Amino acid sequence: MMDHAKLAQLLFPHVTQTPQQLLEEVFPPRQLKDGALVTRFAPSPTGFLHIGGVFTAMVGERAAHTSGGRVILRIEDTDKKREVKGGVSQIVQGLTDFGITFDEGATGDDTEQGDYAPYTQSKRAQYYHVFCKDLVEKGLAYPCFCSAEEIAELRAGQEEKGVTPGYWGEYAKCRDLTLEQIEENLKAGKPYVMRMRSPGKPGDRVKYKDGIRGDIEMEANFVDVVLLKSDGIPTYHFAHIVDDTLMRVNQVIRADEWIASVPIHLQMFWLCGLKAPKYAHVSPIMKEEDGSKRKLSKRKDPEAAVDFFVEEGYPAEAVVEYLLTIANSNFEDWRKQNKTAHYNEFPFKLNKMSASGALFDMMKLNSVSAEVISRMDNVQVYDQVLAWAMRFDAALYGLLAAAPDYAKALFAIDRGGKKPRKDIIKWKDVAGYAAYFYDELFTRDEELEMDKDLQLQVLEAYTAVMDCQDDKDTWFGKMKDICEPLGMSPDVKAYKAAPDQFKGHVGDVSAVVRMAICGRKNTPDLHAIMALLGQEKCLRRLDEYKAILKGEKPFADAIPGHTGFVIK
RNA sequence: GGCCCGUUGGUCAAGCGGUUAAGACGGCGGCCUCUCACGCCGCAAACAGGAGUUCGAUUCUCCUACGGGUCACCA
Repeated sequence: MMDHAKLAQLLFPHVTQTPQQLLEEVFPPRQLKDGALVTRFAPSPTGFLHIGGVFTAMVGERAAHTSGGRVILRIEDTDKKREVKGGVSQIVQGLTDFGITFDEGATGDDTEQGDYAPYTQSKRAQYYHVFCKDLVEKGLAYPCFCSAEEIAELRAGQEEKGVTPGYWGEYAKCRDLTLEQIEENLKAGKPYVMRMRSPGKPGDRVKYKDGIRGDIEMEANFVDVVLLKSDGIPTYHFAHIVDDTLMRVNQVIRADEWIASVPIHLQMFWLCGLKAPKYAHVSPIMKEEDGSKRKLSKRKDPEAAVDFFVEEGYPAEAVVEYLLTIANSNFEDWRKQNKTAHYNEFPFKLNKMSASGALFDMMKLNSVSAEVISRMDNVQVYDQVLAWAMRFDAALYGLLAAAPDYAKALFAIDRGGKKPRKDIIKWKDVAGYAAYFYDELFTRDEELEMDKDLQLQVLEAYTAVMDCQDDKDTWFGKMKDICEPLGMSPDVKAYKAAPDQFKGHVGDVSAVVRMAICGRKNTPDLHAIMALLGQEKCLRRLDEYKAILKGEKPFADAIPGHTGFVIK
């Protein structure tokens, strides 16, 4: 008869605490109102933040905060092989960039906050050992001295016989080692892992209710799963049981790849005499390729990494709002009803999450982002573009920083009304959007279909009357006044009624002026643009364009640094 | 292969036994209009397949197909 207490003492002589002490004295229950969810996001410190991770983290954060609960950032660094230096701070920074903040947990590579610390698994070894020792005392865990080779042999044999592979039942060789055998192995210095003695057998069933998928029933666990690896560090499974119990997490939210492990977890909680938390498994974000769905891949898909969105200049709130539309599809309706509210006011519901994996839709993100940016005022746009440019576009940054008021004014054009423009979808677009406001960025790479002589006549006429101080009506009146002498119609409708009688209409006049001044066919309100640019600069561009039309100046030479493209 | 999950228009998705099967993005057409955008109006576009249960199935059950996940001293 095995003396479990003696074995426990032999294995864990350094452990003096009991689970009860930990639960009662060190990590007492939280004082929260009924229904408050305590959740956590628990990444490995690989330094790589996946958009799916942001999604899962956001769901956990929303679930906690909309219920009056707490959200924890816990670092799962039990696999030293995958660890990356600075990985924690990268993740914290990435999450912070997206406005996801935690009440407790890691705040940097070596810093944490909160009453249930430490929040880094490598610093919690003693607690795992307390629970493991307790299991040994109860005869529910034992040391296993099998080598990797032995395990491989075991598996090969099982596969040959067609039985479920794994360390279980009669195949669990070390299950019934005597105390003497164990002592001998220990004395010989043989490495060992701690395994759970599973009470299950093939065919047993377990049920649980998933917060997202509803009732799920599957085969119960019967494998003697590893609790502590040979280095004394727990496996994910055991760390999950101990940490979530001690941190008083009551709602586990994690990726759906963990569903298959739920039977193991439920059994571990049961063996430890602990109450299991509620589970909600989030579906992964997928990617469409060659007609089929697959998980967004870190290797193949640049948009899998959050850095992609940061570098492209998608506002963080745009990405979060897009993610929210995937999480709770009624978010869009809510947003329509609450145009100015912060997304944190949206009543997020865990059980409204879809059980199937959503395809990442860049078009939709763009739409959401354009919408988000259109709601910003010019100062917000300026501030955010400036911050983005500081990191990713030195030239743009220089221009914006040198003349803040000018930049703010250009962002104010066609912005702020009830129907703001939506042509900036990410900050990377700004350099192109604002190019004609800066000689340094200005290019001419479009041309009009219109007859060059007619264009010249328009420009000559317009140059004579142009005044950037004009109010909009006066400004447009001058455009109209040019029409008739040139055989054009000041009235578009009249022109359309009888196109043969005119050489064009007032729209064509403004098109020429727009092309001369902005170098492109389409722009926001031309009057506002000219007013901002000022008389001197407008005149210069008019003259320059006239020279180009006359062939006196090659297209390419018109712009410093501009190459190629010459008007025919 | 075993076990689990999923499958409504191109995409995200409402729906939870009886509906003309929402809405959003995208597409197309139109209106507005000095261009573009915005906005507005409209159009095309879906219940994976097959058996049941039922007076009646998108909705419930089973099977098939397809997709995904998982079967480690990785998380």
